[in-house]
Amino acid sequence: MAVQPAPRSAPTKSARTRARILDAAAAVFRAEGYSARLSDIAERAGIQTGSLYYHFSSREELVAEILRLGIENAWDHVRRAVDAMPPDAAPLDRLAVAIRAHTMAVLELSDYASAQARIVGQVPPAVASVHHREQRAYGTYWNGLFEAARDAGDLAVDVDLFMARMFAFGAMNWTAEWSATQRGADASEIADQAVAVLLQGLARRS
Amino acid sequence: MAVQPAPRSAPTKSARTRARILDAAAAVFRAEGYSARLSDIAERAGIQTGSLYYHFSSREELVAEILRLGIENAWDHVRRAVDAMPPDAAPLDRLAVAIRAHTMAVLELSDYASAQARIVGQVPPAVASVHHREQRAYGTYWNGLFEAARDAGDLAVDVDLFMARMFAFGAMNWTAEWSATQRGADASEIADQAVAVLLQGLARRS
DNA sequence: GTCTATAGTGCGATAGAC
DNA sequence: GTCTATCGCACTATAGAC
Repeated sequence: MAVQPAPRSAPTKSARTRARILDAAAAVFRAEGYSARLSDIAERAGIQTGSLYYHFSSREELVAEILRLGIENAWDHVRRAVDAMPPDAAPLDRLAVAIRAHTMAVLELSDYASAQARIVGQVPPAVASVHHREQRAYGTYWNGLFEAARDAGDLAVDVDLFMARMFAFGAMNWTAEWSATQRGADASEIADQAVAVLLQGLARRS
Repeated sequence: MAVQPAPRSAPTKSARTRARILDAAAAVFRAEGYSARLSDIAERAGIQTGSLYYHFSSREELVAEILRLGIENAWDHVRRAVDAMPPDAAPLDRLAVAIRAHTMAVLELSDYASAQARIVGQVPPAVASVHHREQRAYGTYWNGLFEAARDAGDLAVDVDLFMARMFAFGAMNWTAEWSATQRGADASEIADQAVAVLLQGLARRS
């Protein structure tokens, strides 16, 4: 309790370099995928490759931290958006806002969320299994959104909530791969379409 | 012209080994992702690592062939399923069958389709750019299915067909990642849910 | 065609000066 | 804390025997 945040006015030099490395790693992993080289990350952070090891003991530790921050970052964006809704908002509307917020986070609000979405399927098993716990926490949060909508009678009755969540994450996270090459596709529009397709489906409502 | 297919009755030894290598590579890439080692592939194919180079000039060439066959394999499955429908089947039903078939291919009908879905986002740019052409052909086929459904008035009017296709591929291909760890999730059931979520959406129809 | 042996190389990681 | 220098390894790729 009453833990003080690190004083913003005087972050140590170490903390600042560490932050630069993480920012660089997020940007590079986002662009290059998991196979990105540490030398590229170091260069972008403005240090030598060997100096990374003062801050992280291994490549895997750096990757793990990026994954963790990616979830945290997306989660923050989503929670903030959902919490900003009026208390009496319909659960289905909350779900729509969450889908929109997560997609926006993946697309442009955060290199961390993008990098996480892009490399989460590529990391070695040891890193993945630790990361699964963090994912599960975020997944539980989403499950709450789904359950609330279902309990309000807003969801189709035959939908399996776990699978639905996985389809949603697949669709949302895959945008990190194709949106870059798709000229003229603006993030906000993509997010709106994600909401429409996932909630309303492709078929015309009669 | 008049090129003969290799006689099925007497495939050369070379052709048989090549096929074994490809089968092994598909299985290993599916399980390990792009970072799988050539030595693992060789071992599974029952040869020494160096012997791979009699059949493929580089790792990239092998990867490229797996990607190509992955598309071909999924496409075959999908086309076969769609073509088996009665000529007067509704375009929306064709789309449903295609979604089901592609998902089944990714999940269990083919290591090639699974491997393609898993590693396509991880390959080096040179391989990716060649592969994009093959993907585009398959994408064009899918676009035809979408357009037919739209022209029949079966799709929601505000749906962007390109984005819809990308969301669908994201949701379907991502099943390759999570279905393995999901005990009790049978492929057929997952495919059915994919159809339901993508076409009907999560929200209850009023 | 496949094997054994090895060359080549890129990169993660460590050591020690400053 | 960061740099320079370098080690060591793992893996791709090649050479030549069989």
